Amino acid sequence: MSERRETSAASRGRGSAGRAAYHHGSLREALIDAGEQLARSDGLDGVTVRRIAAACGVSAAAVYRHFPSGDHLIAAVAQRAREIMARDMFARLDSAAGRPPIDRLREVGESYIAFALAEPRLFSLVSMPMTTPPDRIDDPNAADLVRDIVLELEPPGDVDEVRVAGRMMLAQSSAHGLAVILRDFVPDPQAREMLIAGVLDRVGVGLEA
Amino acid sequence: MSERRETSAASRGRGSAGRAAYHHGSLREALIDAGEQLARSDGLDGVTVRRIAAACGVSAAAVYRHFPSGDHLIAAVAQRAREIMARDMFARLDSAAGRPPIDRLREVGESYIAFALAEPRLFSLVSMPMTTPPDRIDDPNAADLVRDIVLELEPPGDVDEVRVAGRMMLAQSSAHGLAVILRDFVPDPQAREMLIAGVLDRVGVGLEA
DNA sequence: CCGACATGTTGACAGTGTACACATCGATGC
DNA sequence: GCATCGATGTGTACACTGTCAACATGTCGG
Repeated sequence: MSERRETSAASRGRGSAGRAAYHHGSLREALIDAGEQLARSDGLDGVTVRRIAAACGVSAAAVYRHFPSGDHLIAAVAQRAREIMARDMFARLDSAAGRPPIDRLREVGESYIAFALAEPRLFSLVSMPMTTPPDRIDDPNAADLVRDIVLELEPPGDVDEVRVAGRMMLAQSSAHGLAVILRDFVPDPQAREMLIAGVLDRVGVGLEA
Repeated sequence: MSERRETSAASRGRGSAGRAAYHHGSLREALIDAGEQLARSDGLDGVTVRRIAAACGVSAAAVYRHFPSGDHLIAAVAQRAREIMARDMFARLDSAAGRPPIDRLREVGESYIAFALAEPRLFSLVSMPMTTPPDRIDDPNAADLVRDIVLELEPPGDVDEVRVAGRMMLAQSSAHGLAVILRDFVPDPQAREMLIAGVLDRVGVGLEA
């Protein structure tokens, strides 16, 4: 019990802004923060309503004041993970501005795979089947990003939606599949490098066809 | 309770061989059967140790006489699902015997996607991260099947393992990604058809490059 | 026949999500 | 300034989950 208080105090001390009273401030955000941290350290199994609540020094039932169900909380954490990934993508794209679309798509793919291999536990949330739709669609989104670049591959004034969708799926699913297989079955970094290059080369060819 | 017995009796009546006393026969297989059925009807959430045991009219603890953990049981059910999928693949390949490797790879991809869309709940087991390795590797396996065909694409006497792995990943991950996206986001059968054709065309180009 | 061994049962424990009744605290109307 | 009310957090309970240890049963080999 005293240890419960301890945890609470520790969480309280964590805030970035010096002012925010934390508990009666924004629990919702704090829950997502805790969930992200828990996902980083313990993986998907660690991301549970009771654990997240405890990490915030709060009872499990308190969660339901901010999320209709535990799945929604987990979905929010997953959304957070996707945003983190998207940030790296945008950073890379800034450095690749002006290069041809294919090169930029490759940059996005490399970012996706790099994230999956660097933060495998967080990544397991990213690739989770989204059981509940995200509350806010307007956040930086990898799919939209890919779509924008793919659109540049279309002949001007003649956008074929099926062709666009096909290219998007080829790009996304190959990156995802490659990331998963590398994470699970290819430990050697050098082998990973070669496989990434090989597959992305091939995807590039398929995309331009 | 009486209903428990009822369930047990129902399961008992299910046996194919007229002789087998069932309970003191092969519970292990019966558990996997029940798991498959449960997966078909209730999806991943329905596949649980206690439910499977109950469906066999048996206590939950009995499971642990045949599997070291519940995850192993679920893994066995997943393996069963993969075998079912592989059967369709082999059937299709028989019909496509003699055609060029690319065509046969496409046949495999179409089988994978068709299965995912026809039995989405069972498919959710197939694509599950395998937490425990399968007991028997010698069963008909989609990965090996793909590998065999991909090998035919290699120039004779010059098999480049990296190239082979790259082609395999491109084939597998694009099929998987496409299946998942179609299942979750594209309800219209006609749109599905078009997207499948479009993506597989593109993958074919990438594979031959 | 009888003991040993494989198999199944019972009951328990810890942990999970979730709902309901209650407490508390802050803002807001009078 | 005080009371009231709504938002937020607590405590407790229920139905579920996987898993284990102790016990029962039934089948087969010596």
